[in-house]
Amino acid sequence: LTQFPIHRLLEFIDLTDAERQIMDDLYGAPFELERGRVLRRVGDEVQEVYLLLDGWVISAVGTSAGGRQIVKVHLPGDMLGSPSMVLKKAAETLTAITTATVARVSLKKFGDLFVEAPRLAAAMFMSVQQERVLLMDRITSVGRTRAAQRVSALLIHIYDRLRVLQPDQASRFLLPLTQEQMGDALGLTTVHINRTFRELIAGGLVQRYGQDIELFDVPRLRRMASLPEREWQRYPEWLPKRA
Amino acid sequence: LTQFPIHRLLEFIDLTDAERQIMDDLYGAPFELERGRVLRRVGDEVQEVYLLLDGWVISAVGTSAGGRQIVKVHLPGDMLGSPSMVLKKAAETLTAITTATVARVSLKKFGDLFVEAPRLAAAMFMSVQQERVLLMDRITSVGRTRAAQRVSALLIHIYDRLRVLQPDQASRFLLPLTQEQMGDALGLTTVHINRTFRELIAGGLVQRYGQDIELFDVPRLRRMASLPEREWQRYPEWLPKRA
DNA sequence: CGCTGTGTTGACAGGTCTCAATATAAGTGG
DNA sequence: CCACTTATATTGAGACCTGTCAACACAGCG
Repeated sequence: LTQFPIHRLLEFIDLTDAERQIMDDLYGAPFELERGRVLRRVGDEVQEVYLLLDGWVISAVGTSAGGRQIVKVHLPGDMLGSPSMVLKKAAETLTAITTATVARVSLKKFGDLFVEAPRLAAAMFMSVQQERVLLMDRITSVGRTRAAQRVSALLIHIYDRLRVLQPDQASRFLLPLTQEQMGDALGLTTVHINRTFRELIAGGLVQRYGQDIELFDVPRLRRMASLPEREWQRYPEWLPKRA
Repeated sequence: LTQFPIHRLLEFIDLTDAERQIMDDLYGAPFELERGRVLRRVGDEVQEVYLLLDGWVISAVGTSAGGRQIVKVHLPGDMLGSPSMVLKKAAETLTAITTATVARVSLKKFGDLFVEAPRLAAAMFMSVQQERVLLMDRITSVGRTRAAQRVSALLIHIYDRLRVLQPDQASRFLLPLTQEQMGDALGLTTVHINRTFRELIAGGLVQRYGQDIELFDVPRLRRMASLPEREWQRYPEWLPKRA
């Protein structure tokens, strides 16, 4: 890959040629992970972060009771593992849930961005704030809504993100999350996820075909999810000007 | 104030004199907010962010059902409202819950940091990642633990943060949150917060005196909260070097 | 063909919410 | 300073949501 791949930074800035070059140099050679493989485990030393080029990766923190909370379902273009940059030991276990392609980013190179490419650094900052807003919305969903709404919220959230990656995204798509994983993301048990899903199916809102899912009534699902609509601020004025 | 005040950036870097000067210039003249006053409301245009110099401020997102989720309890030294920097309309309502002193930061000046003070920008980046980790831990608490544990987690979290501000912090302190607000933070109703509190009191773990609270058995509370211990990475190697 | 992971279902227990009423504290205007 | 209003805390009873435990079905895979 000579051209650096999709990256969620692009939601916030457009790159100059020089910046594009810097991004290309940021990432190491892509490598592949099999489904189920762990990229980094809770407690590991933090030596690097990653860019997800292809596939799905989940990020989970362990609970002391032996359970786990999935804090993020990563799609291509996501930076992986960056919350742990501020910690001595990694907070999150990163697990591929499909075959995934990943590239490393050394922390050193990442730090250099702040000197060499201020606008890229600012975009990184924005990208983290964006994740923070998404977490705020998810706490609201988990803390304040019932199972059916939480499941809808997850489905709609993922559907919307897939549409960003692929504007002509069909309402039927691969959802490689097991019900156990959805439960771990939403704070529900497998059993209850299952019942909730059948309820949604019975209500004609969705259907499943193996790992595929189809959303029959996106507007109604969206209403049920009651997620706030977030309009991201692209190219804000306060960003440093292009060199 | 010629000297800029405490700031959580200092958890991650030490400032050069020049950087300290830049920080001093970053903030406008401090002003006071009465208890209950709103600094910014959901949906407002985002023109600035704020530094909390004194007092307590809560940050809440509204739910479509008319409820609200408190996403952060801010203490002195916190930056307020920065998640909304990436949005066209503010995501959060900022409300003073004690008399509070606040200073404005214009977005323009904030953006200039990325060019003029890369290390400060990097520290801001880290500070946001830190908030993200805290939100990850809170989702885990809300999604995966019972009421008693959630309340313990809130108390321990606040206690720990007060101790950072004041290392000799006593185990008795002012907690200016109503039970309704705690409920909104933890995803519980007022009624249940109340019952849970009486349970903790009956168990000899805490006691309340008006708005004061006393933690009798911090280690046991901490165990009950089952929060992960986060060791923050101070002065990481990958930070840009001091000029 | 047997394993193992995943999905499904039922019965029951337990946690939390809802509704409603009351008590107490805090704030306000006279 | 008192009377009144409002905010906050407290308590009980019952309904509802979700968890727990356990069994079974089904699929993919070696």
